[in-house]
Amino acid sequence: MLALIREKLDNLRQSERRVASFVLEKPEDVLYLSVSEVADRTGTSDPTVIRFCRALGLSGFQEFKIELARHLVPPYKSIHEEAEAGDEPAALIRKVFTANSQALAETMQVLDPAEVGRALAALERAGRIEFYGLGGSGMVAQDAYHKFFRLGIPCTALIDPHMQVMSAAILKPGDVVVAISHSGSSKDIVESLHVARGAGATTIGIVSHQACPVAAAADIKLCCHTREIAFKPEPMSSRIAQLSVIDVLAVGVALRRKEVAVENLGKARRALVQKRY
Amino acid sequence: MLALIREKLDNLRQSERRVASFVLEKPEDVLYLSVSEVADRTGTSDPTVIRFCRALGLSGFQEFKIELARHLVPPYKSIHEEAEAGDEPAALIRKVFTANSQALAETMQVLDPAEVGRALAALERAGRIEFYGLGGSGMVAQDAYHKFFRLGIPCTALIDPHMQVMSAAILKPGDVVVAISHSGSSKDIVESLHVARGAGATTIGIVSHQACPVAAAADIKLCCHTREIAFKPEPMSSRIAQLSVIDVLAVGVALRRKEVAVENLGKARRALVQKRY
DNA sequence: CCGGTTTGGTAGTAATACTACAACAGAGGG
DNA sequence: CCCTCTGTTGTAGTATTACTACCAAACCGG
Repeated sequence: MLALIREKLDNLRQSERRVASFVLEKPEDVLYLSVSEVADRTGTSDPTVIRFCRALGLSGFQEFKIELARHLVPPYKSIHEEAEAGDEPAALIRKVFTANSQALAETMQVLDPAEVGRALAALERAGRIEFYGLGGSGMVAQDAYHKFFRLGIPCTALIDPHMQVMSAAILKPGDVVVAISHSGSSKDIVESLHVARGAGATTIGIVSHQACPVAAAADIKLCCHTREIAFKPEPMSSRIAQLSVIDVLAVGVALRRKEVAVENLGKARRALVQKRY
Repeated sequence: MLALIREKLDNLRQSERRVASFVLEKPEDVLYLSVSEVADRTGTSDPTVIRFCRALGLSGFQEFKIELARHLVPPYKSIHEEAEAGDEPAALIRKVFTANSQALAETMQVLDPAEVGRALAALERAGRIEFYGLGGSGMVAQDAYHKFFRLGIPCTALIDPHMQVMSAAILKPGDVVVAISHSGSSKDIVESLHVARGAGATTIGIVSHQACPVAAAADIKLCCHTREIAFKPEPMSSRIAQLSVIDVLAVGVALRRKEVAVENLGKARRALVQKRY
């Protein structure tokens, strides 16, 4: 939609173009404004706004607002609802799921494709991959291990800080460490990353804030963004976001090593058959 | 959005409910209809439609249309996009995240609030909770353990089928087992559930298909729905969905045991302080 | 300098969303 | 059984809002 406006920008008259750039600047605002309000803010008049909508091939302002709303990413406006003590199960489900869904949407926005590209390049060529995490992030590390070992790359997950630092010490250049930390300020993880770098390994940090010690200690930083809802015992949405980042990496590497991946996935699946009905 | 309507359905007056069901049936149509047209089609009147919008917490019909439009998935976006070999990192991110996001949306639709209610009731009163999972689902079980032990209920995660079946045998009435299985047909899990039931424990199954041996063996069935994208080494989206289901349960129980939960969460956080910068 | 064309705004109209209020139905008490 | 009271629903009216007809500049070639 916004792309469509940008595309037609050249064919518009001067005043319409002012409307267009306003829409491109604050698309969210436009949804809750009336024709005349938009006209005011752009220093134009009502009919100009209408003509702008027509120029896009729509019937009028109403239709324009609807179309715009449809193509804008939903999560922005949707208010951050807190789960409360007397919530019905249905309300609870909705609130938790939308919070998690929003975390995904926001992370998708924040995640830097260039950094992901660098991470994929390092992982693809890695001689060995180690995943480090503590506490809740330990689960994510193990999940990553589960996903990567099928791709034919020697790897492991370490969830004990002593093991992490010892293992980091014996890594070689070309090896990769992926450290997961929600808080981004775990002393143990930072220490292990320093040791790993000292050994010549490439370090990747999956964190929730751009500026944090773990990110600073990593060569490649993958950042998730989340706002947690109250009464979640601990970071939940961020875990979902981190897992999705791992998913991206796993799928990315799988695609770049397609033959090996397909073969190993098949082997793993066949091995499981006898465990099922 | 539609979930919100469904949730509030019971609190609505009869005529408003007619409007609600029309919206649920043809949400796309509503976007291009006026108040009176909606009133006509539902056999009600203008103010009723407005009142319906107000009941949802919105200011009026206009805002309702905008919100609805925002939350309705744009037609082209809902297509299930496969990640392909030559995808740029940006495309990869978008595809994996939207697939996961869709899994959440679909699970939110499918998940039965009544069953969740029953699960919460059982968990809240549980003398002891055990989480069982194997392979990838083992991560989910451990994650659940991480979230529940802070709530002041004795619990553990078991990811070894021998430990599971032995532990299940010594459970007591009032204890709860939560079994996570993506395939839903793991022999080991089904066996453990039978043993747990035999011991008098309440069994909850978190699965991806309604009709599967694990669901059949559980007292309470929580169902996630997912369509996996190709080249994901293994069920990824379903893991996200299962984790979210666990989140719902954890938040639900935390809210019902607010005092204990708040106290323990505080203790746990303070204990972590010295591990951070 | 002047018609014709393009562009932008004013004022008016039709529609739409919204509101005040009255009619009605059903529950509960005399 | 009637009567009141509460809550629900529709009617009629009002105020916005979107949209249109029309007119006034600005622009441009002849």
